[in-house]
Amino acid sequence: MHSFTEENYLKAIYKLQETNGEVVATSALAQVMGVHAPSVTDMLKRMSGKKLVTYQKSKGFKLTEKGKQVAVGIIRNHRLWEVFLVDKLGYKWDEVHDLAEQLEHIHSEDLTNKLDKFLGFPKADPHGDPIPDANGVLPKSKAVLLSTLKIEEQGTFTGVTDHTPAFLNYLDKAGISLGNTVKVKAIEEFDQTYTILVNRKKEAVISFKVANSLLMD
Amino acid sequence: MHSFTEENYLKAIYKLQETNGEVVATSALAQVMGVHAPSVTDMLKRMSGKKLVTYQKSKGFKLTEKGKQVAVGIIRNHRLWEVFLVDKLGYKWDEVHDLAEQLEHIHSEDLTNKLDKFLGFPKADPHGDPIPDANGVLPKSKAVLLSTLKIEEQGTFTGVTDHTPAFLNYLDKAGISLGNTVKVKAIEEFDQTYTILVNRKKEAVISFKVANSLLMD
DNA sequence: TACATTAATTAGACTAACCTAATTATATTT
DNA sequence: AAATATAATTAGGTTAGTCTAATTAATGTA
Repeated sequence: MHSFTEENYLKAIYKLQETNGEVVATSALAQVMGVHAPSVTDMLKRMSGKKLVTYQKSKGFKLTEKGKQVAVGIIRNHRLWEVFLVDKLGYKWDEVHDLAEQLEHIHSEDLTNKLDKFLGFPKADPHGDPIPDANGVLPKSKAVLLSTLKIEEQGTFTGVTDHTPAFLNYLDKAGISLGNTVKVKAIEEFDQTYTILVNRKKEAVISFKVANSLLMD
Repeated sequence: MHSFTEENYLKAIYKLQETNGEVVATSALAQVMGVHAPSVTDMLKRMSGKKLVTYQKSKGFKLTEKGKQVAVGIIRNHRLWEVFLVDKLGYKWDEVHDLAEQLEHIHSEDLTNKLDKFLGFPKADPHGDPIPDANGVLPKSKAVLLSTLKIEEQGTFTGVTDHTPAFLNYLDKAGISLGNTVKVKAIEEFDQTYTILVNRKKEAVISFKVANSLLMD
């Protein structure tokens, strides 16, 4: 089995590869892991010994197929537990991340699959992030940022790119929830403020920063 | 926060104190923890520094009030998760121990309490072991071993003292379940084999070893 | 291309939790 | 009470994961 630390490295590398391209830098990983660079070098050597990453000194590194599988498994756990916490225990979507960070490291494929079934095989977690299936297949979403839409275009709000409680709370306050229909009514040229129509009823004004963190199908 | 290892030591010490009296020996703890004696001495020094145990060299040791509270908290977690696994996910009572050993270390009082509520505030886990309440109060049961009952005496089967899957499986096969009424029909003098009547219907013959592992109210 | 800046690695140390081998303390037996 | 057996501790070592300080490699710019 892998240690929690290893698993957290794998998850972090996976996410960095997803957003910043195939090859990851020591410093980038150090930053997201909250450790100093030499610790990363050290850890990578061990992990490359276990064939979880390919690593050649000073050239960056990336996950092996094996490493990727472990990472996706953890992401599956994480997102299923988030659904459990929200749907079954009544947590709010901005409260579940830290708990899921603990629960994701429970080692049992069988438990994961039973949990999946208990939850009704959900497709996405409470933030709209897709849940990998039991084979580690993660559906590639074709969602786009609200900030790429033009005036009079519309879509369904299906995810966020900013998962901070502060942002999620803001959305709650603004009355914008997953599944809502959103139509762009106007874009202020000066500062790219968006005026949107939520669910064909409420009008709302949101900053570019917000529009740039909402995913639309 | 405490490490998983510390928590496991605390739990083990708690259980040893419960069964073998107030003061615990290094060797006993080493045995249940599956480590060698010097590791225990080592760990105890650290834990006594944190005021989790009182320790004076070569004299044995016991939990402080603080240590006891942590231990009971973990037992509460463990037993609640066991109920979850059996009641909600469909696990059998002989399958849940190892998973609960992982889940018990999730650190969140709030999660524990929400889980408790979700499960309907159960009083006991799937093996009949009582669940401490949110204040760490563990109801003192007055259950007795079936092996202490005389002929024609009866009671309700409410717990086991042997938690091994082998034993639990045996009970399943023998058709003896928690909550059943059990009456002693005969005790063979030669080898203390018990003939019992389960739920006023089925008769069964059980060894002394079995009779000595069943708790009756 | 040489120089400066930034990024990565090596060297050497620390802590928690473990180990084995050697030693000391306690308990038991004669 | 002395001798023996058992239990506990100390001494010294290991590994995973971290650190700081020093060094080397890669990158960007004059």
